[in-house]
Amino acid sequence: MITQNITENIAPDATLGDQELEVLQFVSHRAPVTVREVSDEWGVPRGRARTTVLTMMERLRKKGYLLRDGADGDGSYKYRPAVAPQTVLHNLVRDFVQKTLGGSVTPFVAYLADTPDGLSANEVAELRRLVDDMEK
Amino acid sequence: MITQNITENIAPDATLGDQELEVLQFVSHRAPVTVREVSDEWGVPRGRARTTVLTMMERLRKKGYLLRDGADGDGSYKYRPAVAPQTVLHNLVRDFVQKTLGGSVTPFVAYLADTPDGLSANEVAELRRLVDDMEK
DNA sequence: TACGCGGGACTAAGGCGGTAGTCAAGTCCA
DNA sequence: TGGACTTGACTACCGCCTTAGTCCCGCGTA
Repeated sequence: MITQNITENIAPDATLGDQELEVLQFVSHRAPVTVREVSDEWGVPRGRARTTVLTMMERLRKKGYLLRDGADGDGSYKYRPAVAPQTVLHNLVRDFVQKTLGGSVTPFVAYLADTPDGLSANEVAELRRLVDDMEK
Repeated sequence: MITQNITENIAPDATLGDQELEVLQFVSHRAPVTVREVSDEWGVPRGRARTTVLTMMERLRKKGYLLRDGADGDGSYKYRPAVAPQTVLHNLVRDFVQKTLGGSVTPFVAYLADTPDGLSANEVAELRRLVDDMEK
């Protein structure tokens, strides 16, 4: 492969489906967690079968987003994220900006401008710090 | 359909694949344009067959993103976007924020902070205006 | 008139994500 | 010890996106 992904040593590469992403984030905030727990707390409320959750978690593991620790005494595994949640989000945003927006964040800024209610006071403050830094 | 999309009267609803999005944007900036032209200028350089481009453009039309005007004398159609490019981008960003970021733009702000080179002077200026407006 | 060419319609195959059923193995309790 | 239950592995199916082949139609020309 010549088109090696530079960030491969930082975060997994393969794409994520919508549901996979939700599961990944659930696991990230709940780790270490078993399939049963994810199923009960995330899957069942959404009408997903246990095996569906299991399949998704195993796919996430194969893609490198999740890690699994040996049997928990009762034979089940504990899953945890392979990378920090912020890293996942960061890469998601990066990929979105690159792939969908063609590398420009202008549409994003325009979106923010059109959706004032979408920003919390903290976010506005963060943006201000950001702008101040950048203008220096 | 009970789960009617509120924005349907503003922009098409169905999801877009990566390639579809690229084609849509190409058509938007080149409209009115024929399949042959998109194929020659966008498809062939990327190794895509004419029929592949045709299929994508027809799918985009069925999804409501493209419109087609009657035969061009030589029997071919002229395609043009059904909505303004900015609208498409705006909805894309909105959906991304909702679906992927869970409605919070914090990860995006963090991304900006970690990627200072990703912002042009114009974008910084735009952000500044934005922040100024919001703090009022 | 018959043939080739350009154009759109139809059809299909492969990959992946979402969903879930089935099954084998291990555990626990009557 | 044997059945009930849990768990992970395997397999399958559907829908959608990507890609493209094939077909048919109309038009211009020999």
